[in-house]
Amino acid sequence: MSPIDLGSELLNYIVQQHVQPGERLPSISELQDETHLGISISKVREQLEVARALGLVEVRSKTGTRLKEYDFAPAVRLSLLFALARDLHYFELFSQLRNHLEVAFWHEACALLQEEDKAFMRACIAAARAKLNDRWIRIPHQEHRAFHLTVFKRLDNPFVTGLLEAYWDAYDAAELNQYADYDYLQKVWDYHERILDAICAGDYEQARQEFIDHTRLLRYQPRVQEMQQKVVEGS
Amino acid sequence: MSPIDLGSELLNYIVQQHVQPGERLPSISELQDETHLGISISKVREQLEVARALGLVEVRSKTGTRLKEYDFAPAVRLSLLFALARDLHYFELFSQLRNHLEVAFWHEACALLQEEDKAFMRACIAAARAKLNDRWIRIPHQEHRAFHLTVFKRLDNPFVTGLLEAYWDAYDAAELNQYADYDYLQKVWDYHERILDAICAGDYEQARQEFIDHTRLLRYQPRVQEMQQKVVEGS
DNA sequence: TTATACTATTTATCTGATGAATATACTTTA
DNA sequence: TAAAGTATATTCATCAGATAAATAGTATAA
Repeated sequence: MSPIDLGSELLNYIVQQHVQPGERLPSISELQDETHLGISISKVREQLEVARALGLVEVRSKTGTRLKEYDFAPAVRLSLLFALARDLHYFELFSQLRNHLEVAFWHEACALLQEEDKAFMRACIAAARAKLNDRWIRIPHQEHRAFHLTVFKRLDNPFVTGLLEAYWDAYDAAELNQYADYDYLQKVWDYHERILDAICAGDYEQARQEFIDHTRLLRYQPRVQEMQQKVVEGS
Repeated sequence: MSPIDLGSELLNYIVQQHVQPGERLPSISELQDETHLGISISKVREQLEVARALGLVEVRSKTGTRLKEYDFAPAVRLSLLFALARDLHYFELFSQLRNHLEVAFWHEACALLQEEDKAFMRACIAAARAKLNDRWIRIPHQEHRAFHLTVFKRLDNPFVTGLLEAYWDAYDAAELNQYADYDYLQKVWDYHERILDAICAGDYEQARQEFIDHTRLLRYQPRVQEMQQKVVEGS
């Protein structure tokens, strides 16, 4: 018996039965049964929907429900996106969290980086510059996201990773990148090149300083206000 | 029209209708109606359950559903508790996040503290010491939680606060405090006294160092292993 | 005025039915 | 024989309706 009550028959069942990631849960009609959860189908579906929204399980027709590998990001993303959808000013607050988080874990994360990671980050920069010089291709958002997430990948900490992933998802969903212009993006990727160079030289503190300077480039406030304007006009 | 799709008719409705915290949502049967969500009662209830699990709404008989003030903690807590219920080693990882987070925001947070906050923290220490000297009263967990949360209260950042609150909730739910002994707790509160003294003296860096030292006191690993033992034996 | 009982509204839970998706087994065909 | 298409049974997806439980507000009585 687990000492932690999750307030959900389904989640408690998963824990107590030691269901492993990838494993299949009983079908809904089986779960409903007295021998499993002992609650109605409606209740099972409500709890399944919560588990699905939190990214804990994947539910598909025929195959049934499968327990996923633990991921912190979906829960963060959903709560954060709701906040952002109601008021974009929350992005500024989450950005502060993100910036402080990256700065705090910086040295630890850099020390764990492998050669292949650095090569990948170098490739991100190259791909981003290529996109920048082709005016028909959209902003190199994926490269930006991949570059930063790679820095902290080796920490192997799902909570850190989850928060950072949710940040980029939110950045994407709120379409905050559509305001970036060419000059701004050029500066951004100059910074990234200096960050990576410093990391490769083993000067993590220099890299961190470049990162801090680079975050100062981001000026969400005017964009947020502009976005709010658009929302008001559109409704 | 909000540019952010939350993948839920209910959540999108709340955003688009600009429902304010404290306001009441239509009853379930009304929401079901074509003029509102246009989905069945079961579907409405599934989405309500998700919103409730995330702490976004409060749903009660007769009163109906009320939108709550935004709170990041419930989403974090639920995901974290599920992880912990399955494997206590996740606590160590979340602890790292918490420690780095507090260190990163330390100066900023301390600079915002008011006199009443410091007085409250002083009272926490006194209350904790009183409990420590009365062997019949349980471990001063509430005081410990209140002390740390107060430091970051004035940041007024729901994401920072939410993560820290979830940390303490998880600490509580996993009953990790039951392993603390008298000597350990004495040392802990000596640290807290030095932290507060340094803050009051305006030496935030000294306070931060005391905090960092104080986190080194915590040794979850043996307790976590012991806890896992108990779980295995109990099942 | 205050305490109690009643009533209407709303959520809570369950049951059953139908439609949609899909993995598996089977059949057909080159 | 092997590949492609088909059939079917299982499972999820969604809906509708019924009954029970909770409760805010109203009416009633001491």
